[in-house]
Amino acid sequence: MGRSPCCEKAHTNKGAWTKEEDQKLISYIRAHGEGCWRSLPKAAGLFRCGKSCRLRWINYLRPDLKRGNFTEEEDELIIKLHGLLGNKWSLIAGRLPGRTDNEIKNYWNTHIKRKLISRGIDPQTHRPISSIGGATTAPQQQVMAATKAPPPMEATSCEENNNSSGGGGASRDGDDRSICLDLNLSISLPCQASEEATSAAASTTSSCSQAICLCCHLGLRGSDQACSCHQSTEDNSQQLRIFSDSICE
DNA sequence: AAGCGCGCCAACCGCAAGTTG
DNA sequence: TCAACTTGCGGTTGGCGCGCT
Repeated sequence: MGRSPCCEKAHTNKGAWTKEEDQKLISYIRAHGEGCWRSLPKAAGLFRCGKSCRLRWINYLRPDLKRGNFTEEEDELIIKLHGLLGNKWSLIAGRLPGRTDNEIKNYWNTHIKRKLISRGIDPQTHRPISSIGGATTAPQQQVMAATKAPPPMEATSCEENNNSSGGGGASRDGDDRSICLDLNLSISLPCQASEEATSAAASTTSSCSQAICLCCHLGLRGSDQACSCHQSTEDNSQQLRIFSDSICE
């Protein structure tokens, strides 16, 4: 299917955005709202591709972005979510208010991979490195191997916990696999793991019995037409708490 | 002080999914 | 039903800054 280029490359700027361009984009979106990215550059007087405008807005200019370092809680939550979802950065970002998929992806590649490797955990499969062979290989080799590995699709985010108590409901291996292969099914992970991961956000969470709809679970909460559950979507900390419930579930 | 290597991150690219006529 | 178009996503790249020699 012949696809037209998203923009006329001859008349578009590339590279870093200038303050003037940022200002134009911000003021245009303030006045007209997001959307119609293809026509936005022309309307806003920008010599940029629509995709580039969208990316700039989402990753850098959006007012609700949380700048600055990731907290330890965010780190752990990203690790857990990656264990569940794989490289679904947009879904992961949906559970981290104020963070973008690009930011999380970069952070994963630069920090968390290394962190997991130093813990002896394969960052792609979330399994102990020793169990996938080559336990004594150099960290860089592990990174390279991890980037080529297939998506995890296993609920091994609780690997550390499995090593000890095994936590709540889910049994090992076979059951874990089915859990993550089909996210339409109820998610069942040990409460202990998620409580550790989201201790700050979930500090008030004691019950793991609450059922969560798929919309909520995949970050679609707030989409009224898609989600029938009645929980508020306003409060970010509540979102984290609800999600921690869901992964407890 | 200069050169070099490395890490970080903003931005680009290509593809897939979704939408429209 | 299907082609054209738009939007969104994930992988990758390249430039910049910083630390080390």
